[in-house]
Amino acid sequence: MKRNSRLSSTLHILVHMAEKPEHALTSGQLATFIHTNPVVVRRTIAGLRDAGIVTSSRGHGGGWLLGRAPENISLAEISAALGETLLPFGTEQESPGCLVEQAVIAVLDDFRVAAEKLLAEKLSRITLADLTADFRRRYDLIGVSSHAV
Amino acid sequence: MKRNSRLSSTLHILVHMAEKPEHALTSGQLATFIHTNPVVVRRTIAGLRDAGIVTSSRGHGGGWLLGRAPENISLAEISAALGETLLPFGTEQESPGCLVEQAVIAVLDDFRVAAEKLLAEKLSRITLADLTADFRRRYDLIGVSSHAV
DNA sequence: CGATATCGTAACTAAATAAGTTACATGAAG
DNA sequence: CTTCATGTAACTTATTTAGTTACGATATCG
Repeated sequence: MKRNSRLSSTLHILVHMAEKPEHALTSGQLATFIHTNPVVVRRTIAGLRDAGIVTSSRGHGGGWLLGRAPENISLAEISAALGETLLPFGTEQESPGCLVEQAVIAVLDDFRVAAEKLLAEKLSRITLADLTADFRRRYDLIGVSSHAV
Repeated sequence: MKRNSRLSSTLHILVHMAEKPEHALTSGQLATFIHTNPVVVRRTIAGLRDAGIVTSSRGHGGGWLLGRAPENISLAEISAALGETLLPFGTEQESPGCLVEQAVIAVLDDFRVAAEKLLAEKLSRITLADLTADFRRRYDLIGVSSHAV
């Protein structure tokens, strides 16, 4: 699992889970999907559990399940549950009292707030169901083409 | 200079430069504004020079000047010249051949491209002149209030 | 011309961050 | 009561970026 790919890795995991509803997947299984190890998976998606996006159960036969239907899980929620920041730049004060810095931060922060709202809106319109649909489209396409060949 | 504050630090520097047109500022002077050292400044704003946003000259009396009027320098250009990414998440393939991953990346990348375009448009409408205007407003306000007191 | 000031850049060091790993306690199922 | 899972803390490793040192190139001044 590369740096800065927590969102895509998590989505990868969630699509696999959506493809096997009712069938709990262990962190070990999830880990192999994204080429990492179980502890990293548990740590990464712990926030999703707190947000009700997934559930986990211990012991024999335990593992991870989606907490609700893929149609009701938006990328905005997932991103937020991961604790990801949509915008990468900081707007913290470093020279208290410098009016130039205050002006810079004020303008930049206005932009940041507006931009984050905008992005969150866009992301809230994409659901896990959209991802699984896209996957199925690709899957069917491969099926057809290999049949043709 | 903190991590992830390259954009705000650079804007800070540029506003100071805009306040002293015709008067070249050395990397040492710029460095004190953002509490770092001259080499970091030179390295950070090297891209701005390549983009024509600033000019530099060597030797006695040398230093840095704005390359054009603040009205014609947008935050979009500055951000791009710094090599900053507007969105922090990666969409690189890690498991070639995995259809789930391909679907995830396809959807995420569509979002990323659209979002980056949107943010770039927003940033292109904010110019360095807007920042200096905001600074002057704050400056005048302080002047008035200290006069009143 | 020589002294001084400044950028340009390479090479190294230090600090911060995030992933990967190990270890073990907790809890559930057979 | 053994086995299989998660939960989590603690540690190690890898990567990135800022900071630093050093020095060459260049421009100005006297």
